Amino acid sequence: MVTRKEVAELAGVSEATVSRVFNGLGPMKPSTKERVLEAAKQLNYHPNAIAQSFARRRSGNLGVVLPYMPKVHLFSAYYFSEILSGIGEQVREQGYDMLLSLLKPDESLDYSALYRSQKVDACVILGARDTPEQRQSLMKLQAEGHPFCLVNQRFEGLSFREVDADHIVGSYQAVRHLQEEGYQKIAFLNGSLGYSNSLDRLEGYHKAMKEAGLDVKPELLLEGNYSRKSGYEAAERIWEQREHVEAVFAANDRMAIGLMQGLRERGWIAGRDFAVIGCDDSDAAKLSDPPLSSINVPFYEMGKEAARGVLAGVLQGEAANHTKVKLPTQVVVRQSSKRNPSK
Amino acid sequence: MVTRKEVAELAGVSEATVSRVFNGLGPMKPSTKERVLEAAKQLNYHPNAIAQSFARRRSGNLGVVLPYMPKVHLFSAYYFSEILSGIGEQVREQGYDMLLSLLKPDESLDYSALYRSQKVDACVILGARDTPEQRQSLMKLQAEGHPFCLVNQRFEGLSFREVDADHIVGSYQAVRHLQEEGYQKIAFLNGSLGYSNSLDRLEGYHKAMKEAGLDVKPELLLEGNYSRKSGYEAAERIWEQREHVEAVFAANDRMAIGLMQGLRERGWIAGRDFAVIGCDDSDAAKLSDPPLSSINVPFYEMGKEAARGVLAGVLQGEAANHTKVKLPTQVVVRQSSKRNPSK
DNA sequence: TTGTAAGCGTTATCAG
DNA sequence: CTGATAACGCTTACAA
Repeated sequence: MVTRKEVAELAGVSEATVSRVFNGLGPMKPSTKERVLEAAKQLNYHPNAIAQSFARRRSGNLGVVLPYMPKVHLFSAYYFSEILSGIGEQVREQGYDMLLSLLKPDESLDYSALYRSQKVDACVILGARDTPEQRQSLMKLQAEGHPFCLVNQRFEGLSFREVDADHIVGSYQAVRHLQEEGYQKIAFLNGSLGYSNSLDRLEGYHKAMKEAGLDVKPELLLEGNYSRKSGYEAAERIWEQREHVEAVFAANDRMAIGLMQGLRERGWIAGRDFAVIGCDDSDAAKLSDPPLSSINVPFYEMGKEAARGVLAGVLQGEAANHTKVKLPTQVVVRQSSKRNPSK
Repeated sequence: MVTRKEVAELAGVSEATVSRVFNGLGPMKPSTKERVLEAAKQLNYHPNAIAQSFARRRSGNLGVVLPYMPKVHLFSAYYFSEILSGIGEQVREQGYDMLLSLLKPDESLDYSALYRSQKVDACVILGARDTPEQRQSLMKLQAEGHPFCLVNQRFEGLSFREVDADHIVGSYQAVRHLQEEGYQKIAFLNGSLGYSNSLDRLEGYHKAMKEAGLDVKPELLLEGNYSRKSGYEAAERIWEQREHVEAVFAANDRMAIGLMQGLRERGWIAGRDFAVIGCDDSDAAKLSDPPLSSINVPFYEMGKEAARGVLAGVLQGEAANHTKVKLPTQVVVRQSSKRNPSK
């Protein structure tokens, strides 16, 4: 590998000058600069990133933390690829790289370990959940002064840097949409309350129902675990009280689709016999039959914003910053939530 | 940050000894080792990975290259997450990290750039396509002696390290399955021939048809681009010659699902009026209606094997290695390919 | 079995 | 504007 030294020799300058040229530092004679650049080109010199990291005492890496859950697929892979793309785009703009870290499920969740070896300067944490363990881990991170940004998860009572979609408004929109289509008996199939999203969605649901002067009967509140299967199983419970349900808002698309499948087996077709709207606007929403109405969540932008914020923090050497960003959602209407024909 | 020096002082040994302890090198008195470990623990010392990389002249990073195609979703996100998980598992075992690199579509595809800064020791390249540009780029990589492994893509006439699924056998199995279910008029909806997979699948299709003594009429060969939309559009062409088609093998699940949607609009239901089998056994196959039969491709294992092989190469400092690995596929039967009732 | 010391390729500070 | 030079934290001969 060709080093700075060789470039300096060829250009007839000191090594320091070569560095200055490559880092755009200090005033310098254009002719010198040119000579250096010329020599570098001729030798095909490229600075060694590892040596730079070493000298700068910054890795130039943004850690991206994903809970690794084989087969469980908490994320629609849609989420996954959009958010990574967003982070990737931003990181590139800032001259950083992404170091992917897949957490093993059994692993005692010690986020600090990621920073210990100093291979990342900051992290974006995806798919966190509100458990005592994780709270502890995150508080430790913060106490140690390690910059990080949570995506899609708040921790009630704790304040971290975070980027989220506005799930309260999103749910509100979803339920309003169903109401506007003429439905009143609206059930809510939520996901685990370990995710702050779920709480937010519940709040949005309540708000919309209340504003419309509609009762929220406890029987209308179901809980799944964000899997298709749990949606499928919820179909049975919905079916039992079919007199009292005209429409369902599901907290993600996978459950919505499972629900449609379950009800279809009983002869109820979404968009004909009842309405469904999901959440995430994932690929599957377009693939399902009938196509699923959903709440679009700007995952790409969320990833990008998370990376932008936390890297800006690093580069400014800020002590601690608890910036919170909430991005807007949008209703996407497809066939599954068509107007109630009986109204 | 606490450094080796401090540990050495506290333990009353030289810095070299501390390194030896942490690298498990050379014979050493157990008592010394213990003292060092004790000191390290007390100070909460952890070796600085960047400094290690610097001194070892190895980054400890495996680059993972993904063509970034917003919205196009070449990959089922299923593919994406499985394969990354496989790579992730393997790098962890070898003490490596994954550096994710999302290639922009417009970007002149220069793989060498990834190695130039020496931030990766090797790469796993996903989603490559057979274009003159990419051929050139890969040949350059090889000429420069940079280790890499292609996943899911061969280049006819060129020999690289590669891991693939056995798509020839996979397709053969798919078509055989349809035949065993009693179908004879079997169309093939392939993807772009820029992917070697597509060629392989075509070969498997031909083989199965030929062995069964069935003609392959050109009209039975359709080409999409692996998107749901292209499957949907293919439905029209299938419909036009519905007299001559009883079953369809689609080169991925997305197209298969699009096809089912398109034909459903014309009153043809998969698993009743015709049969479909897809390929990938992605999430969507389970979510579709009816559930889609498919060819399971061991993405996780492919990722793992690719990482294993290429890292083994790096660690042994091998000059060049063109190992080829082919992993087996499996038919997964669901409703969409049910037996032809008229037989 | 352990210590000494020469790198590794930069950045960054301080003179000049 | 440019050149010396001291870090940076570790690995790895080589010596003892």
